[in-house]
Amino acid sequence: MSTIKKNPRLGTLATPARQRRGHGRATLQDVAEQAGVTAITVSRFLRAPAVVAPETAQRIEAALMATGYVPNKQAGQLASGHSRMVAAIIPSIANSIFAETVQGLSDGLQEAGYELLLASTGYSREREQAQVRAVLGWFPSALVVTGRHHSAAALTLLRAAQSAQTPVVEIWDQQPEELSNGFAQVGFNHADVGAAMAAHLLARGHRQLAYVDSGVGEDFRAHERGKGFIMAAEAAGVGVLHLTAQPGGAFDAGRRALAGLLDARDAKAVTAIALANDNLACGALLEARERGLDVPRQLAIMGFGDFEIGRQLRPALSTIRPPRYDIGRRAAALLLAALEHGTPLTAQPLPWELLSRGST
Amino acid sequence: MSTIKKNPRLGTLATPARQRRGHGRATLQDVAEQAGVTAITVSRFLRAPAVVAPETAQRIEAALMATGYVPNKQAGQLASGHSRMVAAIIPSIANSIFAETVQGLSDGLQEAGYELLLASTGYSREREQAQVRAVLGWFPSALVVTGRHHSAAALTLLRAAQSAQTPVVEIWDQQPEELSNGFAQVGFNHADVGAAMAAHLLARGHRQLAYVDSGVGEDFRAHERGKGFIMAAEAAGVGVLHLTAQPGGAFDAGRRALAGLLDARDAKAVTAIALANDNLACGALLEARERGLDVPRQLAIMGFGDFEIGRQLRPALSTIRPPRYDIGRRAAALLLAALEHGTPLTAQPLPWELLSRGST
DNA sequence: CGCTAACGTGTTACCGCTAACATTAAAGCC
DNA sequence: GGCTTTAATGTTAGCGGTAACACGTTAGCG
Repeated sequence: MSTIKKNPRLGTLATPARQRRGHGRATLQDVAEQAGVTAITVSRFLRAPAVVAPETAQRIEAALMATGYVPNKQAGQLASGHSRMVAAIIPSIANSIFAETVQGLSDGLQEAGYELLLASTGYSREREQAQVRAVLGWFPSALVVTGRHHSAAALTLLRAAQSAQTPVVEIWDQQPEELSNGFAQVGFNHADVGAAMAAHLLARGHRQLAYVDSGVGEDFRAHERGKGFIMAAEAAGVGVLHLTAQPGGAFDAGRRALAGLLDARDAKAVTAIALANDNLACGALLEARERGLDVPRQLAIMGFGDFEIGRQLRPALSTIRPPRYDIGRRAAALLLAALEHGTPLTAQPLPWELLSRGST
Repeated sequence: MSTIKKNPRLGTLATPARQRRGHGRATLQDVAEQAGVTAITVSRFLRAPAVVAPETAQRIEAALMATGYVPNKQAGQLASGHSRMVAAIIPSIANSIFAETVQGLSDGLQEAGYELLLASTGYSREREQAQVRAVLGWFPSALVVTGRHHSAAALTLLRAAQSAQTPVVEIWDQQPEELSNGFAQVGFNHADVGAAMAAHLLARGHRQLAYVDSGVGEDFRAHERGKGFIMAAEAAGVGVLHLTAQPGGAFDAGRRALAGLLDARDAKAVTAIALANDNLACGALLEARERGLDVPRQLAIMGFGDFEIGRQLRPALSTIRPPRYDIGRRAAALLLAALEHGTPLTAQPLPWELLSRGST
């Protein structure tokens, strides 16, 4: 009557009562057996090759090649508590303005061996909330969200994450301390940008302005630029016609917005128009040219974003160049400093630039 | 002398010798205690609410709210072997052509409760290999890669994944069985597209053609379109000047390519030019117009991709409309069918369309 | 009324990996 | 030579879930 000692791994004779098999992929255990060591030694070798003896290292290396081992990150994170993964939530992957930010993030993180988990919200607060939940389930090392407007539930989740040592940064915005959510912000103030756009047009002598928002969901930042624009203009005693573009392709929307403006009788006097982004503005610019308008003499047009197409049209589009790539890069740097060295998160105001080209 | 039974969870009196704490976030255990049940019941409730008693369900629900529980997906996957996550590897996130494909994938997967892990390669085979390794570490339910050209090592990894029940599909390409890697392909044949572009220009009477590749990394698909273009033209006894655009912004590259073409003495006779994508083509179109060329009479221009900007310029750009969104959507559907119902993976040839507009 | 089936919940044993502590052997030291 | 360091590796106990099986109730049945 030999008592079978609890030894699951070596239970070669008795078929185990419970069945549960892996995916057929090599585990640390397999590699270790082949190298004649235990799992922990292989684990150490993978994380810090220098700590194992050179001879052992060689055997392990051979075993790794032979088995085609790929570490299971779920297991690693679960055991260590570190995911080395950063989640970013942006309004739209397709929007080129964020694409570069994502690239910056990705570049910065990759250099430090972190990975990027990306989620998009389609400019919807509800979807943002769902995405925050979803990515938190992966226990990211840090979280990047766009802007400072979140649903109450999302905010609660984000604050909880921050309390649980998961740094959170908001990108593409910058507000004074008292207006922020308490997360570090990497970006710039959109009302300031709007004001600068208005100032630019006013300085060129325009006294009848229009501002066109994109019709896309809840783009709070475009909205704030509009508010800044309107306030600055009104402070100078100048009225602003505020329009919202129809949804659809951005170029078409810009075209239609301008068409609507020109056809409306109360808009006859408008001599300068600012649009929420360069795609809209290019649409307006193309429409204006096709209607035979002299840009900028009869109508000045200005965009936001500095998309390449605006540079290519004639006249070239005046616009704002936001630090698209830098926002991502700086956010990455900030988070990495916090994660690796415990540096406290601080606000990172980033500069933008007003590019005055042919269209104004 | 009460022997302390091995009961780590209830070790309230004796401080455990080993220290190891969670992240401060609520676990299933916490929720269960609060609801007066065990962890497995909460787990069941989360996955299939109907199996627990209504009364218990209520208590669990309350406990979930109170604790702000967010399930740990690493742990869940580790235990169950299912990640409900699909990894996609594409050349570039910023490239609008893939952005829509990603959107399609994302939409399709989201509906079925799957998440998307995205990685980009910058059109580099080496980076693709690294990314394949990296994402395999997350044990995705399925893998989506772009095109059929992979490094040998990447191919080995992909085949191993496929053998280990992780479906792999290649998107944006379509080849006969014998030329494929044995993965299901969702896309279309690029040589065919190139041939169709040539046929279109030949039908319009052009007898001196040029094809401009983008200078971006290893864009095999653009290259294959070029080959198809050239072969079709040569089959009709027509020569093709093959150029490679300088790297840089795509519009500028298109401009410079056209400028170079016009300035070269052996190109004087070229009457039609096809470019690897619409951005290049728009650059060329803008340059042609600025130089006072009559498009399409003096020079016909054609692109690929059907980007919105091409539709907006005058003359509007003739182009190929690839099933950008559908590729993602179909890939998602294919994978989901395989994952959920075991449907075998099959090739999904998708149609494209030649849009003849003003520029040809 | 005893037996079985269905239902709801609990127990146990892992998934694959790593932190913390333990152990062993060789090296260094006075 | 006995003792402490140091280097290299091993042992144990989890991380937070879920699969498989077990079990106690209640319901259904002839």
